[in-house]
Amino acid sequence: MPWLFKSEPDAFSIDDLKKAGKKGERWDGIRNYQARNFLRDDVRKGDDVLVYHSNCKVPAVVGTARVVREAYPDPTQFDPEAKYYDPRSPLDNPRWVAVDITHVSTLRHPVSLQAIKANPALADMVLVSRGRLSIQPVTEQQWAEVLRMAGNA
DNA sequence: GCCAACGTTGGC
DNA sequence: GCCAACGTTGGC
Repeated sequence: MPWLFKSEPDAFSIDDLKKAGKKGERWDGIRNYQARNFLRDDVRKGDDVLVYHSNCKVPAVVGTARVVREAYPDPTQFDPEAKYYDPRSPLDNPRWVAVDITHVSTLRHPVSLQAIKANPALADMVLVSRGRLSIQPVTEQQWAEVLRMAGNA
């Protein structure tokens, strides 16, 4: 199943992901139960990911990625120095998980939230209907349509 | 920077 | 288990 992962480009951008190379990078810091459940229960190795930049000048889908490692305990939850430290998460029953993803493409023409909202074919995207979820499922049709809009289909 | 939407916390 | 207070997300 395809997914959309959100990231603030100031913190971690598609360029940062590209720099990480083939090995990919850990997608951590997810601290929302619904997003966590998707990550833990449904995101599988080999799944395709739309990378979305949020909280920036032009919120947009900016690239694609692939899941290379399925859910494992997010180490930042146990690190008191980390931004996403969670003192309430038991060591023997970690509350939060991370996955690893690798860069696949950077879109020549990012598909803005504005363009997505303007496209009736994408009216059902979770991005539109439930804006704030940071890990969300995308249908095959939505995936194809977003890439078509990017000129990468 | 504002603020609406929505998630989480904690007293009762 | 309710719900008010509070915190966060994220578009604008």
